[in-house]
Amino acid sequence: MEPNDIKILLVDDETDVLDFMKYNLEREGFWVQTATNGLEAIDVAKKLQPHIIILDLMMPKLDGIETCRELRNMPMFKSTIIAFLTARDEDYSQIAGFEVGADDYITKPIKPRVFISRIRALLRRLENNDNAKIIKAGDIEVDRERYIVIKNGMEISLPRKEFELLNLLISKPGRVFKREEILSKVWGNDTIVGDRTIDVHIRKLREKLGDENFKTIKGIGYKFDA
Amino acid sequence: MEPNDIKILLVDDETDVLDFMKYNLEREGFWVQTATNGLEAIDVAKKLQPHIIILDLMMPKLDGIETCRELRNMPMFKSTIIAFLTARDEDYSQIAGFEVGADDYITKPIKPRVFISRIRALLRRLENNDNAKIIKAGDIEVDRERYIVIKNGMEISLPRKEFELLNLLISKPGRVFKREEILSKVWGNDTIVGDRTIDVHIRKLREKLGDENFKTIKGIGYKFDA
DNA sequence: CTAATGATTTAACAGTTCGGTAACTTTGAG
DNA sequence: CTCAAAGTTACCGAACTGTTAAATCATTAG
Repeated sequence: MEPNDIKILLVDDETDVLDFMKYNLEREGFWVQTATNGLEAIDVAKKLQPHIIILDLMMPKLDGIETCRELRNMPMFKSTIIAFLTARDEDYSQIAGFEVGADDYITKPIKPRVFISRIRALLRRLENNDNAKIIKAGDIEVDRERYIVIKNGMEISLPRKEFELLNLLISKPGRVFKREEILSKVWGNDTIVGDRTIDVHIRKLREKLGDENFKTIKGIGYKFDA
Repeated sequence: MEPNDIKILLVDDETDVLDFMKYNLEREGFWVQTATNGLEAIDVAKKLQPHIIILDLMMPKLDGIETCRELRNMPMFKSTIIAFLTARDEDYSQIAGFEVGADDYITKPIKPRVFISRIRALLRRLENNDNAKIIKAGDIEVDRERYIVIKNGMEISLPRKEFELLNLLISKPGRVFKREEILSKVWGNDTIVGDRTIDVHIRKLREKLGDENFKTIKGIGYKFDA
C-alpha cells in the first residue's frame, strides 16, 4: 500500500501540533485530515473512513479515551488503527488507553523522523491484516493473494506471465499501456524478448477471458476494457 | 492465561534496573528470568521459551536491536513478544526498533504501575494471537497447542517441520505463500536449504492429508485450499 | 555413550508446464 | 492500396515441480 492511498485522521486541540504532524505526514505522501475535538473527529472519521486515527488524550468536548471507545463501538472502525498522543508526564493515562482498544500511543513531543517511523510501523500492522487484494473490472475479478482469476463465478488459474500481464492491464482499466511499458513491467527492464511475445500472451488471455476485454491500439499497445 | 503461567525474560546490563523490574513483575505473579547482555539473552531465551522478552537497547556484547534481529530469525521466536527498553532521550533508536520486529518499546524511567500495565497490554496482544489455538479449514483441524492434526476425526501426528508448514499454509486458507516466504517463515531467514526441500515436505503433507488441499502455483508457491 | 529410530535434507531423475520464437497470415492506418 | 504492425499457430527448449531413495542429522531409550 502506497502512502498515497493512506488516509490519516489527526485529532488534537492544539493547532500547532496538528500542523506539525500534518506537514510531516503530507511530505511523505499521506492524505491527512484533521479535527480539533472528539465529536468532530467522529464526524470526520465517518466520512473519511481513515486507515489510521491519531487521537490526543486531552481534548475539549470528548477526550481521546472516550472518542476511542465510541469509535470502537462502531463496527466500521473495528479494525481501524487508533493511536493516542500523550504528553510525557501523563503516562498514567496509558493504562486506560490500552484497555479501550488503542493500538499504540505516541509521546509528545516527538521528532519528525520518529513520528513517521511510528506511523509506518502502524501501517505495517494494517497491511498484515487481511486487506484482500482483489480487483474487479466488468465480470472479471483478479485475486492477487490467491493468484486466481474469477470470471462469472468460475475460477480460472493462469500461468504466471499471463497472470502478471492481466494484472497490469486490469490495474487501470481503460488506460493504454505501451508495449515498451508492458515489457518493462511484466518482463523486467533487462530481459530481451522477441516482438511477438506480448501478442502471444495477449492472445492467450483473450482465449481464456474473452476477446472483447482486451483492446489493441495499433502502434501503441493494449488496454483492458470492461 | 494467568500471570503464573507467563514467563518473562528481562535483559539489561544495569542490574538495578533489572532488579526493579523483576521485583515488580514477580509481585504480580509473573515468572521472571534475567540476562545482562544480548548473547546471554539468546541463550536463556532458547531454554526458557519466554512469552515476553524485554530488551534494553544499550548493552555490551550484543545490543538490543541486534539481539532482536537474531531472535526474530529463529522460527521459535516468531511470535514471541519483544519490547525495547529505551532512555527518554535516545528515541531515535525507535526507528530501528520497529523495523527489526519489535512489538513495543518502553521508556525509562518508568513507574511501577505503568510498567505493569504495559506488560499486561502486551500480554493481551499475545493472548489474541494465541487464541486461535485450533484452526479449522475444510475437514482439517490444526491444534497448535498439542501439535496435532485432526482429519475426519482421526488424529494425525506430524513431524515438526511438516506441522509448521501446514500451520503456515492453513493460517490463511486460499492465500498463496511464495516459496521464499515459506522458507523464511518455516525455516528461518538465514538457513540455506536445497531447492527440493519444500516440495518434499509438501508431498508428505499431501500423502497424509490429501492431495486436493495443497495446490501448487507454478513459479510462485503453494496454497492450502479447503 | 551408543544404537536405533525417526526426521530432515539432498541428490538424481522424470514429468509437466510455461514461455518464447519462427514462420506465416491478417489487419487497418495513412 | 500498401506495408508495418498485430494475430495465429505449432513447436522446442528452459524452467519448475514431483517423486523416490539414499544420506545426514537429531533425539531418545537403554
